[in-house]
Amino acid sequence: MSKNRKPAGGRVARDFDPARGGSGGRRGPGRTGASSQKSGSQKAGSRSPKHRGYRPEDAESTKAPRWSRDERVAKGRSPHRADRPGRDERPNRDDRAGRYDRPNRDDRANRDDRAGRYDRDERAPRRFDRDERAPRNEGRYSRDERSPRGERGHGRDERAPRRDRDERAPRRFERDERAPRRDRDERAPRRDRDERAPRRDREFDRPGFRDSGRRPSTFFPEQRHANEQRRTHEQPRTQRFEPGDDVVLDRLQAEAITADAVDGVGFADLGLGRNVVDALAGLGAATPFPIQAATIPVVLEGRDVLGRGRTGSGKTIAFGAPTVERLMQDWAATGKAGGKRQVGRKPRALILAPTRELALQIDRTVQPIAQSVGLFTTQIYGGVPQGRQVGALQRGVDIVIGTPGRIEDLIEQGRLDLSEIRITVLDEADHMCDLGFLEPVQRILRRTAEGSQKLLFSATLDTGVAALVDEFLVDPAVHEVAGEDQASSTIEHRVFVIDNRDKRDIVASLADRNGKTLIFSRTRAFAEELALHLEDAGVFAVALHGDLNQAKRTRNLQQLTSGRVDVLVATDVAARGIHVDDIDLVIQADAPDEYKTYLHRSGRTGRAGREGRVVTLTTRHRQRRLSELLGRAEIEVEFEDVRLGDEVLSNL
DNA sequence: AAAAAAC
Repeated sequence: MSKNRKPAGGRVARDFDPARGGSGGRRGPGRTGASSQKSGSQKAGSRSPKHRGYRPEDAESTKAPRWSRDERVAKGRSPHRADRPGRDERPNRDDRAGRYDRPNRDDRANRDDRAGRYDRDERAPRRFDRDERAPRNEGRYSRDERSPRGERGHGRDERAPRRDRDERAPRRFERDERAPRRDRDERAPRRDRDERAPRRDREFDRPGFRDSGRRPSTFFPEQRHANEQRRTHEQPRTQRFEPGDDVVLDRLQAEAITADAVDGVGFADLGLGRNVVDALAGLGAATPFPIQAATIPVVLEGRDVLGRGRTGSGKTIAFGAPTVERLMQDWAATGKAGGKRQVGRKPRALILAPTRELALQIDRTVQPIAQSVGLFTTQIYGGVPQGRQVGALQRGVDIVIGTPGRIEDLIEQGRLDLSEIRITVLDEADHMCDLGFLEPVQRILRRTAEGSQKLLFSATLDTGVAALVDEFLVDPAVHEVAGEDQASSTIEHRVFVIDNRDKRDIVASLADRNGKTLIFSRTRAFAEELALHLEDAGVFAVALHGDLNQAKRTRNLQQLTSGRVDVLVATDVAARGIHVDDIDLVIQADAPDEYKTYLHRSGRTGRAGREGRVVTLTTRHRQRRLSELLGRAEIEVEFEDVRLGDEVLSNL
């Protein structure tokens, strides 16, 4: 009855890297109400004692819907739609029905009325509750999400609070997402010994920076040429961005490292200092993965690097650790003391990611590494008040991690100066070169120090990045891991050919299981709809897509990470980079249009060598298109005709 | 055509 309960045993150790958020505090046993909630919070608590720690008490006093939700799940509830369990689960929505006619403005007004304007400290937590979990609020959000005026509603929801929160809200977010940061913030800003002279740029000049010819460039001009002549397996194409145009670009010629080449090699052997090595160990990374072994020394040399390692192969540390090490060495070389915050110090490294969640996740990995040598990081991304971000920048930050929009925004506001950026990392670099991302990224890169080091990483790095490489990189070293073909993958792929009208029920049937399941939808609307449908079918699920406000996005992802919920329905916002431990099934409710998307979505499972399964749903008349896509992805799958009620759906 | 990314 109660679906998606966790197996009592809890899960196996999660080592591996990025999502600190993912690993730390998963509690094993089923969630049975407040107490388990609390332990669930520990993980979050470790990151933000305040936020999670508060939860239980607050929850009880305010009767947060979640608790009752969980209790219900624990008790098992009727899976029948007629019983509207989903409604029960989300009491807010219905309870708040009366509120439905109330304009948002009222909510807003309320908020203001309620929150003592002056007492920030008290207010923040309170507000937080309201925003993220109080019934009232949840109701409001829900309403927005479902109502036709949702779009406007969201905008209002996000914007309204922001206005008056600007000065204090930032902190809240911090608490929510990462504790360490707070410490940093609390460290008193040190004396301003800032002496970042332009000189430093030169001092930082990378040895070997100019010695091109070390390796024939894989890019110019042939690559540019290749870029313009994107080709498919079937036929050459000359037009870019044709709708539905999914093409395979040339793979980069790369130096390949073999897995056994890293046997017995430690991070210290790669040139990382002791503090960094210790920090990595603290993150669960005891010894380097191949892509890390391949790229870390080269990054430390100061070269531009293109790194290609399949999903879940440890790319974050591959660029994060050497970036920190380099900044630290630079610092030491210029006689600066580490560990002291210098007001107004400009950032020296920039890490760009395509989504906020990914930026956050990268920071969770990089921040502890940076902290180990006294460097500060900050996240700069949209959807949250900028006040805290700006505050951090003013206090001095060494590494900025964020998404393009807000970064450009702050640059234009004159609050972020990239002129001293010596290392820029583009995670999911090929995606950052897609339409819509490329130009902002280019503008941002142009703001960084001339000739500064650039690192481009992606599981699907191809010549699509030529636009950036041509302009910004010098004689890049290209590295990949040998033998990373699908045959060696730990992911099992299946394709079910279904009747479109059964899709939602089939998804529900597949998702009704033990273990974490990530479901992809092509549109936000369908993701939302599916999540609701799943709940109606008795499968506890949350959604993640761009129509949600950031608080909800963060929270819903966190719910999957923490194991509070086992099913997440997402758009492609979650396709790339997001690491959640132990997702053992990925369902593509809508097949992707691009083979790269297929690879990235699939890559949310089977991470760090674990087993994973991917089920892609398609319809009869889309079979061919999907099979071509799979061909480009070099994945061989037998298509299976599946009907609702088939055993394969329940016994996957 | 959709998704993401600023306010």
